[in-house]
Amino acid sequence: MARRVAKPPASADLDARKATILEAVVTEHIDTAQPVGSSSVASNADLSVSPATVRSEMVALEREGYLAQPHTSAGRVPTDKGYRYFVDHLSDATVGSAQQRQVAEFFAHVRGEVEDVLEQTSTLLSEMTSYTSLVVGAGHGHATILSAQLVSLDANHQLLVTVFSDGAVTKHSVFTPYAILPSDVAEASRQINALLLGTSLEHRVQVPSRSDQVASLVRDAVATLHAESPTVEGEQVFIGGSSRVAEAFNGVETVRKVLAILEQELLVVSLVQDVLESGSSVAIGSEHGYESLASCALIVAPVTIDGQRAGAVGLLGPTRMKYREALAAAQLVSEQLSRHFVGEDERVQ
Amino acid sequence: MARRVAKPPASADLDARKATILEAVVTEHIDTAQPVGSSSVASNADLSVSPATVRSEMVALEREGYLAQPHTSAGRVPTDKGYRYFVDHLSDATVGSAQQRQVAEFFAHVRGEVEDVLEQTSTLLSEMTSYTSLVVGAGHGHATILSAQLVSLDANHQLLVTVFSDGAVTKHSVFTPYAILPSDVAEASRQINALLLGTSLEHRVQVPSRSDQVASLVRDAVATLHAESPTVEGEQVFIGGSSRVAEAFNGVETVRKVLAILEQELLVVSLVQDVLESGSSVAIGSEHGYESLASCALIVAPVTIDGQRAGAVGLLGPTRMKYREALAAAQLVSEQLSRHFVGEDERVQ
DNA sequence: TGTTAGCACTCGATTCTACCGAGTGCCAAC
DNA sequence: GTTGGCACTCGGTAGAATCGAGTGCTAACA
Repeated sequence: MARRVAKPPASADLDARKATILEAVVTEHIDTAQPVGSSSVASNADLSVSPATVRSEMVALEREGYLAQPHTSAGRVPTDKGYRYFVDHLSDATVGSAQQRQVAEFFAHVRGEVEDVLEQTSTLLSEMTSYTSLVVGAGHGHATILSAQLVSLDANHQLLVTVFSDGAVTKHSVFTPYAILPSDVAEASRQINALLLGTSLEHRVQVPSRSDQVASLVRDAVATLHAESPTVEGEQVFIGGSSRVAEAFNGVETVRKVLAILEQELLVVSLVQDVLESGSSVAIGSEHGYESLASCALIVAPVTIDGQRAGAVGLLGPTRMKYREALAAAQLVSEQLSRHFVGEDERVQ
Repeated sequence: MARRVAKPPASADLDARKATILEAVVTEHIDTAQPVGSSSVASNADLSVSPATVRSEMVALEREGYLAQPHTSAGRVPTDKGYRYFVDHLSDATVGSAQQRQVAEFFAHVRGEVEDVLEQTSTLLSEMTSYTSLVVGAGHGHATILSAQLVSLDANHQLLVTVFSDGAVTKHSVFTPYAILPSDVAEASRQINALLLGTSLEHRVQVPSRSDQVASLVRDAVATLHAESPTVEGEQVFIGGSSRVAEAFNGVETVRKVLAILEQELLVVSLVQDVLESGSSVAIGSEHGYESLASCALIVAPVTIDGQRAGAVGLLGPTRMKYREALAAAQLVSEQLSRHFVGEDERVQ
């Protein structure tokens, strides 16, 4: 349950009353999407002071960068810094029991390969929260190879099928300009398997350099496999509820920009990775470097298997998103997902 | 080059002048997104008649359902029927030479597995046209099995890796509540391979029902494989430029609906399939049954390998999309894609 | 009979004005 | 330090006036 973030960038704590006021402003603005005035803060938040007092505090909060005024004579709106303070001082929340049941139900009944589970999880998360969800599956860079077989499609096309210890399967076609005998393919397959068994993509094997046809096929096949970048490749992203983007923002242009980001898988992976590595579980507004996501907040939660980071789940919403609920949902789902993969045995039958 | 559609639903041909006027209205409205008035038609289209004459023709066109008036004293806007007529009488166009080079360039340099090629093709199509693209890869229901291997992840988890004649590879995990000896897995793998070799998912094999551990593992594995629906499974959809949806429509709600449709892969597959089977290459407005896509037009072009339908490419845009260019682009790309897969040998090396 | 010019009319879009009211900033009093 | 009072600001809304693109109709013309 250690979700707390290690990142408040030296934002000196506010005194209790300022904090209460800030929280009230953030909460109400998240709710209404409107600037919040001093009087509604004074009446809603349980501080028994007059609007005038609230006002003077708000001036201070604005000076310190937590609030902003769209224009004179409008209420206040939280800045990114304001949201940051709010999130950093959020009391931990748990998701409602109905949703807990929904998640339990889901994980009790999902079947299928890892990819299917992740895909469906992304849909689950998005439906729970009404935000766009990101589910990132780990790459298989450090998984060891359990099997590598060459299968002949025709005399010129072989397919290298590799099975990794984490259950991932990859295929790579290998083309030979000359026709190859089935027996030679079989022999190459044996050699490749012997060569690669137990290795990982991170630690590449040396291929003996003989010059017969079989050897050159072996070389080609292994080279093709190794051509994959071990870090990025195999990291899969599943995006759930991308249509939610259209609900979250009212400017069509903003929607377009956000969707454009989501289209680039690599970018999404590194975005999630960055936030994860920053030690925080939330990136607000411009905290992640992406201009186009300036009006977004991103929540992430790591998925771990045996203490190893094995992926992550994320939620993308507007900066005025419902942090408490979204954090709780991401937290719960990532935990359950982690548990799902280690505990698979017990539950299946 | 046989793109012409077999579908004009008994829309009696318009006389030459009406046709010219309709075309002018459609063209201008596609360009400007504004209602088109009689005077601009009279001056732009090369029919030497006065606006008054055009007006009376427009009244007729409206009565016949080709045009509509947003309100009295506004110009005319094409109806779905109007677009349909326009598309059905479109002179074939070819894409600009710059784009032709772009496509040739692309197909000369793409490398990688089928999936990668399709994915990149979807990006290409979307960038060429500024519309959202759909690329559907065929399922492997009728491909024969070239190899089926059982790989042991651990004593309780086996992975059935199946290679199909079309180069597709699937994996299915098989769980056994009891620990299985590596030698038994190997034996089961042999049996499975022997059993499935040369079969397809459409024609399922009978599994002998002995009751030892190996036999039951074989049974489980084959059952898991056969559990896939042969028709739908394996049909992959690649969507390129989904952010273009946000450009194409100005209502946020429309954008949301369209995105929601695109999220459902199965739905997209059957949508494309339906249009393809209707014999037409364009579905406009409500012609495809989907309420949420009422303001969309969908262009499809089949991808064939050896005369067999092997997939399709599509473009999704607003009903006022640039049909000529989009049709030409889809046409060109689908042809090149078809050629790419049969001609792969010659080009590599 | 088909075409055209002329003209009154319609109706959305734009602009302007007035005005309301939520909310502020400031100040004097408590 | 807190509060009530008060003048002030300024976005939003409503109504009126205006503009103009475009229509439908009619009467005249070829």
